[in-house]
Amino acid sequence: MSVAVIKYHQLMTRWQPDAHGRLIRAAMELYLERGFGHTTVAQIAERAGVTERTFFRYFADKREMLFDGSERLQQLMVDAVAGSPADATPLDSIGAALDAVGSVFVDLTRSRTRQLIIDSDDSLQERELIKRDRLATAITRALRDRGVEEPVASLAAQTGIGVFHVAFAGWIAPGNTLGYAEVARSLLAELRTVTNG
Amino acid sequence: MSVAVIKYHQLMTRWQPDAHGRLIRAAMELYLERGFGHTTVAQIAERAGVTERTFFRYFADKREMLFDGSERLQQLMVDAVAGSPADATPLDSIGAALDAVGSVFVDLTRSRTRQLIIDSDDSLQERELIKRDRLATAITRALRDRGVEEPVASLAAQTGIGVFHVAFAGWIAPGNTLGYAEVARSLLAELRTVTNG
DNA sequence: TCGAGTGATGTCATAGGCTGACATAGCCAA
DNA sequence: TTGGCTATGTCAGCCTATGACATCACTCGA
Repeated sequence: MSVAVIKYHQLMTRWQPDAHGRLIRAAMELYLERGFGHTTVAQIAERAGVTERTFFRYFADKREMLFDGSERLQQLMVDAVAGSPADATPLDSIGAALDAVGSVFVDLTRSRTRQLIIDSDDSLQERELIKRDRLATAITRALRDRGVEEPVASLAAQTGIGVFHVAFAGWIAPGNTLGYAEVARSLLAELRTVTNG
Repeated sequence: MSVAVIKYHQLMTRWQPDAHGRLIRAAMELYLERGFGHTTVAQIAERAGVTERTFFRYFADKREMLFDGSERLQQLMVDAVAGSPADATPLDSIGAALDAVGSVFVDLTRSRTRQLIIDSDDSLQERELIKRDRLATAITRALRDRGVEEPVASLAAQTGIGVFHVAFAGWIAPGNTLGYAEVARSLLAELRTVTNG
């Protein structure tokens, strides 16, 4: 697209708006078309209509763009723990956190597509895992702020993130018809059974 | 060191032996001297007396060399699960796996040093996490091979790895005087308390 | 209305991680 | 001796990532 056309559309605005969104869309398309590993940042930037340098102004690296909503997810869970009743047990608080993210996991197709990409590349899995770990750390802190002592706080948080993960996997699994919240709740109940065995 | 000297030491053998070991030692030294992020592969290779290309023949990437024993660890845990009594509960099998790695975690100073390096760099933490995740997957499979159904197998494995991690952290924590196995056992007991609360 | 900022982007240069293709030279077995 | 095998070297090159500096539409106060 020529500069003239861009200016026409944008009414003399210097750049097209929403470079961030264009980059994410371009990347998703390319990752699906040719795979994450065979997509270069240059290609993403070109399709989004910006330079490579601009890409790195929006995202710390090539992987990070697939984890755009992770701060929000973390905040939701931390707030849920912080806001759970004063007499809630650690595991009750975890349950509240699991419930809280129900609003994020709604678009099943989108979640499946995204996971398909992540599962196709080791370095993306690494990134996903560190996000999960940071989540666990944040929840640990939230529990401690409520007065839960170590090592119970860590143990509960780690366990909670484990359930979170298994629940997510169950939700996007082919054939599943339940909502995320239902899967999570049933797994939390299952956990109690397992550890009491 | 000149080619002549090398040949002298090696009695006309073309290369010095144990390039693998030399690379690991060189890397550890440099990581401690100037930090992981400020060490280049070229520097490691030079100190080990090989070329950069040779480095990448021994290690998939710059991070991987810090996780050299991970296959062995995984094998120990999988074997322990597989070898646990037929009537053991999933959590009993997990306990057996935790016990089994006691022999690996003996040199406290070495473990602390290594962890210091890993904790100093995000990309190393990512690598550590994916190792842990592969461990969880392997244990899940081992449990299923014993007839444990999903989602119990996944749940037990995830939980077990969570305990494994917290136990390791507790073991290397400053001031701790217990052995790894003791820490792990006490945490497993603690877990039962937490999830029964 | 003009001129000084401001902010998003571009341009350029470069370090460093990683890979493929091919060359080399001791070793060993036939 | 010969020929294959193996560990390593050499070289060329792509891609990710970052720093330094330039550009230009926009904004706001004098």
